[in-house]
Amino acid sequence: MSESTDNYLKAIFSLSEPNCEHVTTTALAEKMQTKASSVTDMLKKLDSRGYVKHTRYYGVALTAKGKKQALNIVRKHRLWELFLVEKLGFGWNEVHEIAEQLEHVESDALVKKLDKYLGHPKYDPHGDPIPDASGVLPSGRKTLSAYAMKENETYAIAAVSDDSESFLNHLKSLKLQLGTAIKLLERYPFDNSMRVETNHAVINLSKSVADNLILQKAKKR
Amino acid sequence: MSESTDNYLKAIFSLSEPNCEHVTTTALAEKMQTKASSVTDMLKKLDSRGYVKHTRYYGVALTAKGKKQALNIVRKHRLWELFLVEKLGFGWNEVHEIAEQLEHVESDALVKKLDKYLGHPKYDPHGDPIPDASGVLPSGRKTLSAYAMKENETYAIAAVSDDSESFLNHLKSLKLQLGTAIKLLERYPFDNSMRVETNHAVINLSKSVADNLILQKAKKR
DNA sequence: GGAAATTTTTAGACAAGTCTAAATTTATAT
DNA sequence: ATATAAATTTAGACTTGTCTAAAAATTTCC
Repeated sequence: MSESTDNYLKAIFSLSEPNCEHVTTTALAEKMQTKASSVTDMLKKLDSRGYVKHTRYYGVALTAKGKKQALNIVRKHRLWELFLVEKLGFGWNEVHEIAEQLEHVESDALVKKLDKYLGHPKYDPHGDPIPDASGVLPSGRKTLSAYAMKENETYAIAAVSDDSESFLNHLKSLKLQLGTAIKLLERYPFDNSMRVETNHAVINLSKSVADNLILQKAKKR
Repeated sequence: MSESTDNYLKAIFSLSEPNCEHVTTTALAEKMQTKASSVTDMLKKLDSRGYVKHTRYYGVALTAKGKKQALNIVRKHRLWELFLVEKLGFGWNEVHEIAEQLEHVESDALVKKLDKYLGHPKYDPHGDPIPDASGVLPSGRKTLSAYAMKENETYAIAAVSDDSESFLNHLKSLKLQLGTAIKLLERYPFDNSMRVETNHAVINLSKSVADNLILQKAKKR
């Protein structure tokens, strides 16, 4: 497997989440920043090697073998992201591009030691679950979009559903990060924005921000 | 710069050490595990890009630009090796291959943070010096081959001049590692072997082992 | 100094991954 | 239902890095 084929598998995986739907050529081309014709070429190759099932003019889906491979890359990506944030002190919005390179380093021993070094973590800095060595995702946390918060409940930011550079930077400027406590104060029906209280301040969240913030109920203590 | 071009620069650098001599096509082909014709092709490319000066039928030498690039890769390689040994707990004989991959990750920010995380180290786990961010090697330590040890002096292992898998494994089985204290007890002129005392035992060193062990005088305390 | 051996370079080919442009299939709209 | 639009695939080409086989330059050895 080359870096390129791995990247295709990862892209197919993320586009077919969560229900393993089939993925269209155009969607993949968009995701991979390449041309549809290049995607077709690659899908033929991946199909011939048994990583995907490609049906002409219809789309593509991962085989069990392809899914396993994709999960392994996701695992490495998320472990490296956590390493970069926890150990090297990067901001969670700076690590994606670097992890994109580190994930292609091939050494099972390395992944194993890295996982141990990080304390066998279950979630990466974006709150996304880290598959274990056999590709199993940690059992689900009960999460909800910030837009669905109830009043008089305290939540913690558990993940984001948009990990674009611009969104993550916006969160940074709002001083919101993984784990930040958050509490609903008031809703404004006019534009569906909301006023919330965080660890350090009272701020306003637009609906589009709230939609992409994933929370979990704070543990009582 | 691609991974391949970087590997050529690194190979030219290591073969032209320490005096920047010119390197022959065959020597490079040997080092790179490839054919002389492939080397010629690559040298033409590197020359046209200003990284080396290639003289037909004579050999190749790095330009200032090429040397800077080579030193940067060496820096990354040695920082990663140290990380793998110090932080992840690998043996010093296991890390070369992995560092060979990690060194190609492109991110100046990453190297900077890694260097800081490791405490701005000057030597890697094999005792080799780590160039700083501008390519400068740490000022030399006074070292000598173990074969040149004097009696009644204590030394510490500072480096190895052969970092082949087999030699490193041999050292491991002798329980010799970087920093191990060592003291000459007796020489055997017959085969030029020597009896030495280490931290934990008295062992025999053949001439070929002693030649490849680099020591420095132990600090008095 | 000149024939033979060695080293190095050239010429032509191949695999991986990508591209453009053209052809084909599927979807949409009256 | 059929014409048009959109998505997808094919065909042919290009780049990078590699290879083999043959040609050219250099070194070696009487």
